[in-house]
Amino acid sequence: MATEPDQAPLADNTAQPRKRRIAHLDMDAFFASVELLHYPELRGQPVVVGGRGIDQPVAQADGSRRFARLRDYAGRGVVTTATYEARALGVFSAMGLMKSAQLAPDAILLPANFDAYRDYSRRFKAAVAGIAPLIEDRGIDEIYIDLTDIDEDSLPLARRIKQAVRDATGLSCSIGITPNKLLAKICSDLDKPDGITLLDMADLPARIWPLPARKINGIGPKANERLAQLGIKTVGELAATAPERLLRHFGQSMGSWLCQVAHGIDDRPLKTSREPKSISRESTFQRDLHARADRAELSEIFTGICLRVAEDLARKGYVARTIGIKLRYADFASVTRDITLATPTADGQLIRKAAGECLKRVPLTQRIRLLGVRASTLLPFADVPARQISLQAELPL
DNA sequence: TCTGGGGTCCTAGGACCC
DNA sequence: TCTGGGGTCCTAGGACCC
Repeated sequence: MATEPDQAPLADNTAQPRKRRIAHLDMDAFFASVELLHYPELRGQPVVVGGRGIDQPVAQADGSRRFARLRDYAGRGVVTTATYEARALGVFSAMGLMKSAQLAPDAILLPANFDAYRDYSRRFKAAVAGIAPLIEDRGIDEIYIDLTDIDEDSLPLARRIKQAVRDATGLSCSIGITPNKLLAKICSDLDKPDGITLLDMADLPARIWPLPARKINGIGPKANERLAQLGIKTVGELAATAPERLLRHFGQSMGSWLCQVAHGIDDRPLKTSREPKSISRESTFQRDLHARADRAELSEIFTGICLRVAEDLARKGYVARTIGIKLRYADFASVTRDITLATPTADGQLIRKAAGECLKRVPLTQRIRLLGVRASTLLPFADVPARQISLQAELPL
């Protein structure tokens, strides 16, 4: 028999639900900052992390190190992170390295060192968890933290968390504390680097409405452009737009979401754990390859990617029922194909075979710049009876 | 001188079943 | 003979994020 709410003990009835207090913590220029810990002589200089096959800095006879410069780079790499000094020159994440070399030819170029970043990532998250354990992982350099049940004012609490992160890593971060994830995410960015921004609903018109609509997590380049065509540039202008107009232009789902976020409304809970949905590997070639002229090379790369996906699945303990491929052509257009198997697998040969079937369904006249393989519809290996997992022997295709 | 690699979520049409 | 919905799975593409 279900307990009626009005039969609950009196104390539960009178207890005020606590006001939600959500933090977003974002590490400052994370990858670049980790590099500066290792190469402190670069502090204060424009430094860019990115690219592939960049040489590690070389130690000189006099004990100093010799660093690669952005101007010496040739290839298809992009900027992963730039120091604030490099950003001041117009260099930003995801920009092509060749283009950024035009803007900052003398900037130092360092290869990415993901093992180190993952290590520092674990350290800062553990440090925060020591103070506030309700954490949503949002990738290598940012987290949401639910502070609702912690009895400490926001400002000292934010300072304490930042100090714990600094003690654990030597790195700075920026924190926003607000009633929800949407606003916390916006606020962690308002006082970067090394900032703290506290905000509640009453601050919305003064602090949030003047911002570009693009600052809202989920409004990307396309949505921003569509809004601009309606004459909507700021969050405030979005809030002032008649809901019917947004529904008309963006549909029920997106339209009502836009109305909500413009008014700072966001009830999403923190996701403190999650299962992966897909595991994939992809590779952009040094030069565009042709299916026939470069068949042998492509085939070797393709097999290598499939085997890496298989390794990843095995290491993480999953089998996959769906195997897919992604191609990007020389003109940057991309296509995907996938196939769902009768029984899940983590076997490299079978993944290669299934991916090969997908490849047959794709036009191969144009040159190709990228090839990728994805495993999805994942199941934990431990949940699947052995006889229901496909191994090398047979493949129902 | 074009634009990495790892993901998530959403939409939409068709198949298929009830 | 004609005309239904609803639900789920599969596939393809696209927007967006870090």
